[in-house]
Amino acid sequence: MRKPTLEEVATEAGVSKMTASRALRGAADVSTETRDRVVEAATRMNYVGNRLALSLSSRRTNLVAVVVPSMSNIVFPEVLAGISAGLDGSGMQAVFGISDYDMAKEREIIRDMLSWQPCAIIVTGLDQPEETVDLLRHADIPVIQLMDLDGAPIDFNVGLSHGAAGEDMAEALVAAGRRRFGYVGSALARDLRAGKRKAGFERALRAHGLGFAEQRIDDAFSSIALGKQLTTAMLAAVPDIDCIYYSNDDMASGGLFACMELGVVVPRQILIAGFNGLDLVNSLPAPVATSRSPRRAIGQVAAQLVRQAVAGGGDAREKTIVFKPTIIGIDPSDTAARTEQIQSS
Amino acid sequence: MRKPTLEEVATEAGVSKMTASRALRGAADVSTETRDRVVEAATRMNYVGNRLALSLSSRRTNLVAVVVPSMSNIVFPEVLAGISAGLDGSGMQAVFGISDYDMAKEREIIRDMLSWQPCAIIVTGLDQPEETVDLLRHADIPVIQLMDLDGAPIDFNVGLSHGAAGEDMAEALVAAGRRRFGYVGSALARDLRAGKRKAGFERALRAHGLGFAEQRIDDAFSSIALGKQLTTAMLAAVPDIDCIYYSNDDMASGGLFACMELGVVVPRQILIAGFNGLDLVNSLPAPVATSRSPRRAIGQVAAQLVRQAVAGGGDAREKTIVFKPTIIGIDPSDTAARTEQIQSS
DNA sequence: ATGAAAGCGCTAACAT
DNA sequence: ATGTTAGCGCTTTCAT
Repeated sequence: MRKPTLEEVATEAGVSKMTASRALRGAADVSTETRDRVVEAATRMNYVGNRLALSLSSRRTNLVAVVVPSMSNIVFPEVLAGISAGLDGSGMQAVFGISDYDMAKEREIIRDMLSWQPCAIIVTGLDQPEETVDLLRHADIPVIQLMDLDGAPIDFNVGLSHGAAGEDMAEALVAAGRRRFGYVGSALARDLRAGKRKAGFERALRAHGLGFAEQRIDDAFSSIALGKQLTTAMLAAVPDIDCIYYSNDDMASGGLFACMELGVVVPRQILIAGFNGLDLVNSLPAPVATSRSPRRAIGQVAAQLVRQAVAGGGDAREKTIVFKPTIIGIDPSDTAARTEQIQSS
Repeated sequence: MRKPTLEEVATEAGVSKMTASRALRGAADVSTETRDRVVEAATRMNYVGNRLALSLSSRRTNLVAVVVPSMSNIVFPEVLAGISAGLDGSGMQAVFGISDYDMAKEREIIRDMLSWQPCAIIVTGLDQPEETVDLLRHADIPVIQLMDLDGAPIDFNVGLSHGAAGEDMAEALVAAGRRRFGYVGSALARDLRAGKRKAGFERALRAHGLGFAEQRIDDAFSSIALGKQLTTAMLAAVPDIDCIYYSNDDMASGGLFACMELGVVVPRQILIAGFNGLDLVNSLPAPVATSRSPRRAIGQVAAQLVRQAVAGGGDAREKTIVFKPTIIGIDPSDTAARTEQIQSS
């Protein structure tokens, strides 16, 4: 005696399948008495509707496919939480896939998810290979590309310019008096947005006649431990730099911990700059510069776009939502203090 | 011209629906020539199969429902990553829901997910209310409860005893010479596993004739910032404690940062103990004690159980998989150094 | 090796 | 307010 169908519930309540369907969906034109009888039967029989049949029949699904590259730092989980919260109450359900920053895997995940006939799909970044773009285009549903704005979107686009974020950070650091820069990063071949930030940062440095005095880039994925390790190595090789730009806040936090162990004073001797604006950075025992990216908000806005698009709100709305990260954690007077000290010594 | 169906692909290839179906699934008894023709047509038409129809017809789904309480620290994302990795290559697809530590919301999410007829469901914890347990029981699919072992499982159970984890940590800290304990935690009413750790810790302390000299518990969810704030307040009120147990590593890390700002030497003056064994803790500029919980492994083992259960591997296998966290970051000599210093002062 | 018929559990559209 | 018919797109089963 398992998995009662709508028909069985209907029979139990002494009505037709159709009436039972209406009653359970709370349709208007069902007598209160009938509805009560159906609902009672359904409850008693532990009836759970079958969405496969529902969606196949009605040609509507409440599934929103979401593909993110990673779950190994807090960034994408926060985006997912934003999406999930933004979808709350809409009756829609997010389905998540993790691509591990692998374009081929991403394509397979997308193909797989599309077979569930989602009503919208949310993917990370703008740099999918042509084949994947084809897949998305032919799906004939709203496509939302998250996080990045530097490229040509397929449909909707919510995020920020990582190139500009890199430039802005470089400008702010130069304005704060820093001149000898190092770069510590990882997995740039896969994390394209980190690469765009670095490129933007270098562009801005060049405009000031500057550049990276030293770089340490590893193939492994970013982590606090890796940031610490690479920073320790860099400081041994080039002790006279006054600022290090990191691929993200995890790496930067590791960098701070390396400095603390080596007795390097942050930010007086070396200013540490990351990207993301993690909770962690705000509590660190020394100021670390970072660009606050509104990860949760990006997810929520994406969910909002999905809701509007699915509700058929026409094409009048904005296709691209631009967020601009704010830079925090830079105090020019730290550099001033440093300069004075050097001059007096 | 959108969304071609199998029938259209078949017509295009000049065969019947059924042959096309077989060809695309790579069935044995289709001539190579026919298969090639069908596959070519499908590719050209951008055919994507409809899993709703497939699953409805075959009465099999590849969906695994997963409900976690939170995405606001790295713990559950790592579990999800483990599940996702463990499912890789099985053809199964995880569907995630976030309950925000809200039992009523969890029940609604589960109900919703069950309507997709998943082939298994993975939930967090053992303390679901009876109504939710009913729902899960009647779903007639493997139910896997994660993370916690302290309670009565519905079916499969993968995790660790949080009560024992708390006890073990207390024993280790007492053995290391600590005597005046503080507790800093948050959201204990919702995060039941943190509550179980605290209860276990207190049990062990009592067995030694000890207890918490001071507690700071907030309703907000755990974060580094909150750990820092509560610790600062606690140290102002009770400067003479020698150890603080935290609800988790995020809180503990914040506690360390508070100590560093106040000039309290960790672990000589105060030993800080958390729970989880986050990457963060291993890189911190001072030793922090913690219990390493194998989050990713728990997810992977859960996925493994799902695969076995769905493959119908009989009932011979283990229903409960026990993990035992290992404690790291405690060095008794730190306490010895501290004691000497106090005696000599 | 291929095809035809039946049906998965539900809803849309049209009765009554 | 309720029932009837048809069909969503696929697989299963049984023919051939």
